Amino acid sequence: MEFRRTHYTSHVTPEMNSQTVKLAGWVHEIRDLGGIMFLVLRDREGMAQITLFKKTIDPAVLKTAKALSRESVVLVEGEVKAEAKAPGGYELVPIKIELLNPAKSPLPMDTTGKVDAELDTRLDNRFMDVRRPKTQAVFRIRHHMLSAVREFLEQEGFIEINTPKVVATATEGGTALFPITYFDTEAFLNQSPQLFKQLMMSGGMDKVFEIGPIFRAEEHDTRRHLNEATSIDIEASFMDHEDVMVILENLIVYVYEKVAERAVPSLKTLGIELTIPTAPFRRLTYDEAIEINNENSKELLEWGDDLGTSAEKVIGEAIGEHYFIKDWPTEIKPYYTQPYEDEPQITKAFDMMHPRMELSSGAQRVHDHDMLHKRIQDQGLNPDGFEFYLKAFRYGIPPHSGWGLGAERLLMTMLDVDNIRDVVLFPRDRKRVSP
RNA sequence: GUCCGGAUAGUGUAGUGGCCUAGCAUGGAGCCCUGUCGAGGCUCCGCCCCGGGUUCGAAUCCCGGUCCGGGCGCCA
Repeated sequence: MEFRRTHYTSHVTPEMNSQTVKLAGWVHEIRDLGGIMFLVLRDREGMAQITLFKKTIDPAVLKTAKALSRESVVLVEGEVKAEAKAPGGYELVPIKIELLNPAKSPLPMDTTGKVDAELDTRLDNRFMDVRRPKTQAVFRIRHHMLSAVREFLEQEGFIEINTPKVVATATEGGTALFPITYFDTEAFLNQSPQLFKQLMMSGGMDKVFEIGPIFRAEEHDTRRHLNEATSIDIEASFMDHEDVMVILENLIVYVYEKVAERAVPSLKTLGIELTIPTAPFRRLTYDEAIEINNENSKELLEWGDDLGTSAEKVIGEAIGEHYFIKDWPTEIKPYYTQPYEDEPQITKAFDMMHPRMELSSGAQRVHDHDMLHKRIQDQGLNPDGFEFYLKAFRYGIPPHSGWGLGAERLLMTMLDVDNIRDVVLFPRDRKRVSP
């Protein structure tokens, strides 16, 4: 069976008039008008019209065409005909239609955009949902986004690493972990590469990054949380929190620019015109953030409170663009964030926010072994479980800083998508582990 | 977890006690049509989440369950 195409639909042009090409893809639509029949063939790059003139066509080809069902996979060999009346300025007059694999009917959902499907239906049938140009556009943009992230970080001198997802202990207190059976001992799915990327600072790699999955067993059930998410993490030695904030904002701007430049057809499919943010982002201290909240909200906050969903919204509306919140109370940030030497009640930690939600958090890290040991204890954790980590701090680890950025949140805010599940192919949430 | 809302052909929806033999769109089968591009016209096909209850009568009201959506909580 022959199934190799010579061209994608978008690579055929009216100038190729009378040339023979082979297109392969899915039967997107069938319009049978009597004396003339149109098939719309869809491939990854677009669509092409196949036109059958019933009087002149080979009856065998017509017979195959008549028997096609929507979403069947076909290879069409035909002659390109420049035709102003056809979408794209050309159509294909088939010489041969090969049915490579028929699709059953009825389809689990519509791929043409005529009838909407609910997110739940789309996720249950993700393989078919991805055939919809709009869904495919989201994941092509996701590809461009991650590719730009890698490119930017590499230009900045970062080295890509991979750290284990199966671990023996929690990275930090607070978040729940998924326990797994690892031979005859208990292990967990990692919630963050935090500890491991810090170990690489002791390892002298200076600047590292990782793009990988993180797992959180929290029972959250919102439009912006996942139990398996993708984290973009960096860690850099001989840098403080301000230094890595600059890297972060420049990365965001770079990613927006490259997506706007490279994902033009996908953005068009989604009807999105990207507004590229400008750096530097505004820097709010935690104190200023509290003040803005208290001026604009009925839910008043006191110093030491964490910023909840409503505060995030209120402050986001007041600022209206990406911004940082820095200098957080030491107590509400993890043990590994470095307190200011002169004001130990606040820490060199920051969050980077989109008006809609938090995208990233980072900090300068504690590099002094004894301080780290004490802070682990103070947060009610057992230092024994952290020995593999603490050990690296006894043999020369430079001052260092880093952040973690939620890839899905970056994408959903960029594309103004309401539900985080829309930007993950196979989302894992409180209620979904399949497909 | 909690509060609110929802569940009707394959998909998306209308219907809030009898007018429902459940409407519409899309889809499928078939017929007509040589320029469709969300084609059009005609015929046919296919649906009330599960279990109990109220009532002469339940898709519709009540109770329980399951599943889904949204808010909040939880959350580097």
